[in-house]
Amino acid sequence: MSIEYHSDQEFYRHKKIEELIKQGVQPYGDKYKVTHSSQEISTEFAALEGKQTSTAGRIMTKRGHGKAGFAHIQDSQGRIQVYARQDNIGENDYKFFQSLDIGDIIGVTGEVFKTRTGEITINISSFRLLSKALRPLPEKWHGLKDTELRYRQRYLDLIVNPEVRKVFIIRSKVIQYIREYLTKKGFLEVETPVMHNIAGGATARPFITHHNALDIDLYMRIATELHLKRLVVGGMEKVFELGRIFRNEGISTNHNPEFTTVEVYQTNADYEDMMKLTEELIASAAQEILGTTKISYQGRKLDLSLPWRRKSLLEIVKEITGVDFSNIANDAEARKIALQHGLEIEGNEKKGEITFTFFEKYCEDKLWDPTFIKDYPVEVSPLARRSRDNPQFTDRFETFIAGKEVANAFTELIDPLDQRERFEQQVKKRTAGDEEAHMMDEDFLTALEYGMPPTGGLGIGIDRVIMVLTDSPSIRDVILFPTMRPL
RNA sequence: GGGCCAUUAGCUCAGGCGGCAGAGCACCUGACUUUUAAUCAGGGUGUCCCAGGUUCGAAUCCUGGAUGGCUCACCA
Repeated sequence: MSIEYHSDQEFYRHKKIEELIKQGVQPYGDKYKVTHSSQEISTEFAALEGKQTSTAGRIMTKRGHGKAGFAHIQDSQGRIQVYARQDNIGENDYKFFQSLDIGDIIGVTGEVFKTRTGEITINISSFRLLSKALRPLPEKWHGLKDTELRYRQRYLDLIVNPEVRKVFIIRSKVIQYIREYLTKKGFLEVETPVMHNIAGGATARPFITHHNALDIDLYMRIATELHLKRLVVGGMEKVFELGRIFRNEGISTNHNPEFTTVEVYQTNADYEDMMKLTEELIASAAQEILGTTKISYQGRKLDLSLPWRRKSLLEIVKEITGVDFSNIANDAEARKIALQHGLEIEGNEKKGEITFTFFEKYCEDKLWDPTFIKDYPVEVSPLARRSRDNPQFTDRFETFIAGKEVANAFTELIDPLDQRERFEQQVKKRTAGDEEAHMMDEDFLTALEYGMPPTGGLGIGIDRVIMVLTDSPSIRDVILFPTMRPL
């Protein structure tokens, strides 16, 4: 067997393993009986001082002093210092201890004490090698900085950059909080298919996969919306799904091809109710998990306190660009305005689409403190109900925090005839080459034709919310294994 | 896809004008029984991202490519 060494350090570590095996020591051991975590030893020091304690972890630092030595071992809770003396463990074991490398995982047992300098430490009476590290860890002081390596080898990032662990602990807490919040309010959590015959519920290009036995192509879901609404038709009056969705799009600091959403549907509710739900959910999550709603993001203050600002799309566009689309009579006039503002147009855009483009291009990134932008043109909202006072608009809102879209919600369109017309409009765009336009979903229309109760629906982009709550500049910082090009 | 930038030791990074490949940590050898970025003495461990080109001579200059970051476009 030939082993390829990546460095001289690996060569030495392989040699040490051979030596250990020769001496009958198992370099990859059995479970160790742990009585306390590193953190428990610190917090319960008063009770533990002078008592025997067992803990286990990865060696992160090591300092030898002749016939005694110190090391820090790290577990999921933090670090604890250990102290080994030849007097206590004998010459053989002390030699073994000295031969351990940074990165090795060991179990230690000994008395807890405080050193001269006041650090809580375990005075080792016995220890065991649990797992030998063949590769050296990144540097102890600077950690691992190379972003590519951090994402590709997240385990190293987690070992040497403690703040990374904190981000993912917050992520876990946020998801748990959302689940508990909705469950307590009587929502039922469900799981719907990830592989779809028709990719619907959002404007996006899907990934395609193949089922061999059925010999059919399937789409990875781009939203959970249409299945959840089928469940509402089926009588699930309060329902939600937390899960991964997939969009075959570019990658950026705000986009990862697979990301996590929570979609919520509630009967006899409308988009106003969904606004309240959104702001309450996110603000209370911040209060509960971070202890405050006044946070900062990328060096700038960000106030999540209630209530959040509400503004109509037309208002914000007028405010920021000076263009009042309510005064624009038709599609042709809207296209003229677009040209004047330097937008590229094809010539068949509808007024609503241009209004929306104005918003996306000129307004979105200026919405810092949480803002609900409401009342979207019907052309860009094929699943939302028309507004009662103006059928060219829908009862829909999107939520923006720190310039990022974090939620999208509406009073659901439950009229199967209007829904069919909307799908037909989308199919036209699709036929004209728009790969993101919705597909016709007859099965969904059939469900609507059985009658769906008035319903409010909401989708939240979990990853972006977590970016905001953890002050992370890139979505890759809140996804453990972001999509990367293979090497 | 366009623009800008980066890629040098296991890690973090230096390397004006082209002239023997560098530092800190880590590692190896030795000393040291309460240290803590331990200390002291000694040791440089390398496909300078890859492939061409210019040149007596390329980490350095030129061309092409790879990967990543930022950004614009695309896209919620």
